[in-house]
Amino acid sequence: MGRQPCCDKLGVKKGPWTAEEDKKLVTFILTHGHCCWRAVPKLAGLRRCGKSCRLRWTNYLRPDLKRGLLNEAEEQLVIDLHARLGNRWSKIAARLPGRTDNEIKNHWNTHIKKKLIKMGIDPVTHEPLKKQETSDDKPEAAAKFDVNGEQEGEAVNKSSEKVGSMNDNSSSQNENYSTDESNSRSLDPNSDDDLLMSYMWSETFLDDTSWSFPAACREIEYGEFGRLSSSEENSAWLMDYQELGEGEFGLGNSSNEKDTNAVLM
DNA sequence: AATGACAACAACCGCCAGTCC
DNA sequence: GGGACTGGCGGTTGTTGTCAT
Repeated sequence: MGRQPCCDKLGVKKGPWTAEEDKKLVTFILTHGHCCWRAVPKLAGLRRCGKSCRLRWTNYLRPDLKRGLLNEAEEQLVIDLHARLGNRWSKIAARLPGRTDNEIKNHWNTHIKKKLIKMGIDPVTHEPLKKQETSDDKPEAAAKFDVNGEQEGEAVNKSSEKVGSMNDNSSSQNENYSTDESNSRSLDPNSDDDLLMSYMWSETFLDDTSWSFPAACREIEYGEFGRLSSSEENSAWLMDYQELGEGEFGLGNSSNEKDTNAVLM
């Protein structure tokens, strides 16, 4: 017995995706949808595992994704959510539109975790680390979940303000990481990847200026396969957010901010 | 200039839950 | 009810780029 592997291991390519593969996958999904991921590679002419196709699509090729590092507000939100939800990256990602669980997980492991440790906060429990573990840190400041060393309330308020507008201009992310030299790679608008993506989307799918991915997929996914349309998938985070209480994470209007802060304490 | 160490991120792997038959 | 199958999740690894020496 035993379950069938997700793909035929023989002849399946691994490793980084090429531009050609990306284009094939995007073209296929946008024209046919993904009836079942297992069938996608075969139908799309890819020598890839279906799972790999799904990951590539959800983590990298989806048109509604933001690119680049998380900005200050998003980072603060991730910390807040992690304190409440733990390593449930998909749940956290659901509350950050345009971000993927993988992206957030990576960002957590490479940036936030270190920041918290540096500040004397245990990234797992979000409690101050023991003194001996952080000899030259200041636990009293650390306990405030504040990445920037600001005062707690101020930080949360700032977070709230920024989250509300964080979809507006992802390019401003650079400003928040002026000290992070690694930024230049992923945020460089002239990077090969971005060029590729913009080419793919403009060349292949954006000819029609009224193009909207959710709309384009609605018939395919919803009609043919009874799946959620992407627009509905995109709004799933909002539904979750509403479940937890409007404005709970600083996404609500300013009148909720007081309560928001209370919740976050 | 070479190279080793480190950082960042993309991708893979194994497991699990849900669904179908 | 239970096996087969799929999609999703979280942990981990591999690859690539950058920095320091």
